[in-house]
Amino acid sequence: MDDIVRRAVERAIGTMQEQLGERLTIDDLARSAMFSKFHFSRVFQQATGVSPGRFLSALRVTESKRLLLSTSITVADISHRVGYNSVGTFSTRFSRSVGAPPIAYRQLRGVLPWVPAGQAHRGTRFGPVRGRVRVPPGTNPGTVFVGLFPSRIPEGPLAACVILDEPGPYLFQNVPQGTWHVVAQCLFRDERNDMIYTGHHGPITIQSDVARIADVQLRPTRIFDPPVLLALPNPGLNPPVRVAV
DNA sequence: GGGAGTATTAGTAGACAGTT
DNA sequence: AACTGTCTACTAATACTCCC
Repeated sequence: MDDIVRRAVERAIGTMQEQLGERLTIDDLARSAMFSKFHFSRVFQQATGVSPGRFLSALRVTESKRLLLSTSITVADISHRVGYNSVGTFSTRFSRSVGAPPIAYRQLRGVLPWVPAGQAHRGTRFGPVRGRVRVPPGTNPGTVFVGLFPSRIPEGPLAACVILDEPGPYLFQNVPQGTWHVVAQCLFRDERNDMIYTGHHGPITIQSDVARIADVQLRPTRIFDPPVLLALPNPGLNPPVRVAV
């Protein structure tokens, strides 16, 4: 990715973050990046792995999660603040992405006692996915969440997940046939502040019971990383290892 | 009963992907 | 860049549950 494209995408994401509550269109974002909308959509997808519309929607859900946990504002007000005109649309979109309705998410303080899973399909073939979560030398993060998602955006329902006590090897048995993204995330504390570390591997395609290797390198979360929308499951659920799909 | 929130559905706009 | 078909996400309406 060249520097001009990187700066243009950064500018567009900045515009999204500043104007979450506005009716932003791809045209507006393309203008802020100083590209045609056709070229903009293409480079944005290359930089982030998702379309501009999906990225904007993910930022809206992320902001609503923050407001639900840090304020007592009603769900209706939050839906308007983050740019939805319909509470129904907001509630549906939130539930699908996060794995719980807004009120439940607030009551559970953002930690789910269950893992959102997809529907089983008859006749699906399965295969294992294994790999190792690595961190930069000199860092020592704690608990690591590793999930297997159908798209680049970590939102529910997911195919499988595991919570590791520390970075290291992981294994998903019986991953359904299809294309998946491995996303890992952990919180890293140093003397001064907390940092979210993120890693991604994919897409990987599961076609049979041949094992797929998907190592994940954790690094400080960048502005280009789509936010994690799924509410992380309670670490006490460990080891869930695989969710019924 | 009334307010708040959730779930569902039909119709629609526009974003996206593919092609030329 | 323009065109086209498909698909996704949206709105709006409605019905429902829950709780005070």
